[in-house]
Amino acid sequence: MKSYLSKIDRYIQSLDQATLAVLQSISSQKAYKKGDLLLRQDEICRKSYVLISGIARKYYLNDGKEITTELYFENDLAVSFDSYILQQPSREFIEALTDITVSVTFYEAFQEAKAEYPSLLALDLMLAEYYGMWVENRLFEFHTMSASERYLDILTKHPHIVQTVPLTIIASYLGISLETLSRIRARV
Amino acid sequence: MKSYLSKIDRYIQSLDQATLAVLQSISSQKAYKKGDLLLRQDEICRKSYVLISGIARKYYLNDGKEITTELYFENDLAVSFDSYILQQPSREFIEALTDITVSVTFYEAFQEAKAEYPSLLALDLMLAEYYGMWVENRLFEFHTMSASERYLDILTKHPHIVQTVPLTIIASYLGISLETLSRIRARV
DNA sequence: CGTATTATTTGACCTGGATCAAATTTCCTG
DNA sequence: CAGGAAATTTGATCCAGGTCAAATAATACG
Repeated sequence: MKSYLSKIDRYIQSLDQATLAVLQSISSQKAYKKGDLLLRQDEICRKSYVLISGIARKYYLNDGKEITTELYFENDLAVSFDSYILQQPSREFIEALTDITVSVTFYEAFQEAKAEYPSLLALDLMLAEYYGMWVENRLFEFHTMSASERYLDILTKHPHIVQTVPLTIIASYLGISLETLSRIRARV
Repeated sequence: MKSYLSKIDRYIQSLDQATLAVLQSISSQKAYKKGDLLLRQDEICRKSYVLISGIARKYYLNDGKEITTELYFENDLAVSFDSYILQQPSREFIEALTDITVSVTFYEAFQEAKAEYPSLLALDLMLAEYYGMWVENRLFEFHTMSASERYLDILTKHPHIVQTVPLTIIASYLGISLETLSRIRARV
């Protein structure tokens, strides 16, 4: 599945100049400060963000508690999937966890570009497929791995995460309480 | 999200004759008996199935236990998502829970058709997006609803399910043990 | 620097759902 | 229709992880 990301990369590289130029023309760079919200609950997700630097997350509120659904690092694509696709209010927030810079692309502009360039349609398909596989895999991990296995797993994938992201957020991403995470860390 | 299914339907209706004819030409109808496997673990998912009648499911084995990941009813599209996309061995099985008839489309043929007809590429995108939203929502439900809430939810969506699908399978779909499901049913 | 605030750990206790085992009920199939 | 197999229920017990509360540790900032 990791391999699919490189396939997407290679595909982007292989696009002809005209298409790349269009992509360029509908994207712009922007900076956010730590704590800034790129998307709020109930807002419609009209933009997609590619992280150029820094860390961000997506989360929602479940009776007052924040549940982190995704962590974003360099090169990751950040959107509220269903809000973006259905262009309906989002249940999720997107928040900068550090100062970040992103490349922003408007939904409308990308829709128009896809209509004109089938190769961008194919790109969008790959991105949607990748996200689908990613979520499917996350669900799989919740069903087959214990809390501490999930913690160790994220540690191997992002060893630096513990230094940069508060444990509260990591715990909510792992689907466990802060206290349980703390005890897991004490054991390991 | 339900609305997206009708959008997909309408989109298919709106395709021109030539495109529909291509779709027709690469699909064929087939019947399976209750208990038949349409896809086995470790096989590559080279076909997609649309259920015309009957019920089917997708599941995987986790230390000997069957975990049902999806139930298919009329008009549902059945594939092992990652196996189909990456054309790599599947961790999931697809099984007919009753006698079924399906419309089968080969991966290769559909790939070729997409290359020729961008409108099919757009269709594939919608299907992938729908699946992504569906999985995302399933994950959301696991995080926010209790076992009995999930049971009541499936009852409202598929009231007939309890008569047709063994409780063992429903339990594994809900992510709980058969005994817990039985107790939930006793309470309600 | 010291102190206030926020993050993390530790302790005591609780609970939803799992597991193991046995009893019933339902459903085939000859 | 009987008898055995499969499905479902019921009972007893256990455990991962939650909750609530208090103690420490780490940071930030005047």
